[in-house]
Amino acid sequence: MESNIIQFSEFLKKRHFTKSILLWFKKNNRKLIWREQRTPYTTYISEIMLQQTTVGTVEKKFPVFLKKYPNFKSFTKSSEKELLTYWSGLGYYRRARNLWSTIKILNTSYRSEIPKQKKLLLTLPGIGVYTASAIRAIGYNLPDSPVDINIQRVFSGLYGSELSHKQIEIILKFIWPKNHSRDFTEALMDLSSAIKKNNDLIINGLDLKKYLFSKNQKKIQTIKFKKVSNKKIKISFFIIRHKEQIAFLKKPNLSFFDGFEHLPNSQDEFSSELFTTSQSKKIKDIKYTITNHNFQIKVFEFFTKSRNKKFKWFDLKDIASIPLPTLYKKILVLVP
DNA sequence: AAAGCGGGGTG
DNA sequence: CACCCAGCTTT
Repeated sequence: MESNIIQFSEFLKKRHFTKSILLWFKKNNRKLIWREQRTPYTTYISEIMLQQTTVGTVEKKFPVFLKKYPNFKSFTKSSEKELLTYWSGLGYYRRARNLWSTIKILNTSYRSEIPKQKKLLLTLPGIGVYTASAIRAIGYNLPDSPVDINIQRVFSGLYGSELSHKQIEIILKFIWPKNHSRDFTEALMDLSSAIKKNNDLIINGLDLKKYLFSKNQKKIQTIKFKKVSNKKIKISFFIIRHKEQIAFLKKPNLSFFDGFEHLPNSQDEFSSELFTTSQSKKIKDIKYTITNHNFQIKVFEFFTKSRNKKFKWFDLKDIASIPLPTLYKKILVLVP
């Protein structure tokens, strides 16, 4: 089995795969905003944002984020809550909370720098095998070879059937340009992106499309395809208004959107009490899906005469500056 | 409705 | 290895 992998690696070497891809990359690299000022810091931020998140989404959020947080030290003037307002819309909010923890560690114990050593990187919250390698290869241009789903697809395609993470590491060790880790990593990412877009892609006589789609096409395209049934959750959210203020929960009861302010909802004790003591009207039904969960949501609006102290009250005009996930923003848009 | 996105963490 | 975690955009 592994002898095939060695043979394949030698084939790539004979075809000058590495050099060809680097040359192709020089002309065809994507002009991505986080590549403009490549530092270990910008690499770290962009790699965390790009975890399970599309390039297009990150392109919108990254510049605003970097203006607010231009370096590790800039976080000392901020708070986890404020960080979440800048992360809002990116999803997987655990990443933001891990980022806060990690940067706190870096500012107190690492002189506001991110370490180069893989062992140290792996101790930091939110940094796993891929991100640690990416920070080393892209941020520091050190000889390391991150393997993400794109790189896995490129080499599985070239090989003709799905390769394991370990097998790809063997291949990469064979062909890796030790002094050009940053370029080569980015080149492989861009290659994957180009393969999806272009009808033909011939690099130094190597017809990548032909290799990628001639054999076992279906198998390669379904790498990492997981079927998981969605859980249905019925829930109501309450917009409770008093004059120009809106009620939020003091103690969140939802396991989602950790760290954000939460709208009162039907999973709370007070729910039935609310309906008997106040006038309400249903203003909308919303279907909302996140990974493995389907929410069937009813939104109710209440106007109360008193400001119940069970809640935290925010002025309507301040809504934009408090940390809210996209769902709550969608709900609050309904407030005139 | 479903797919897909430059994974992390735990055992 | 397997399994769980848990947002948004685009198709």
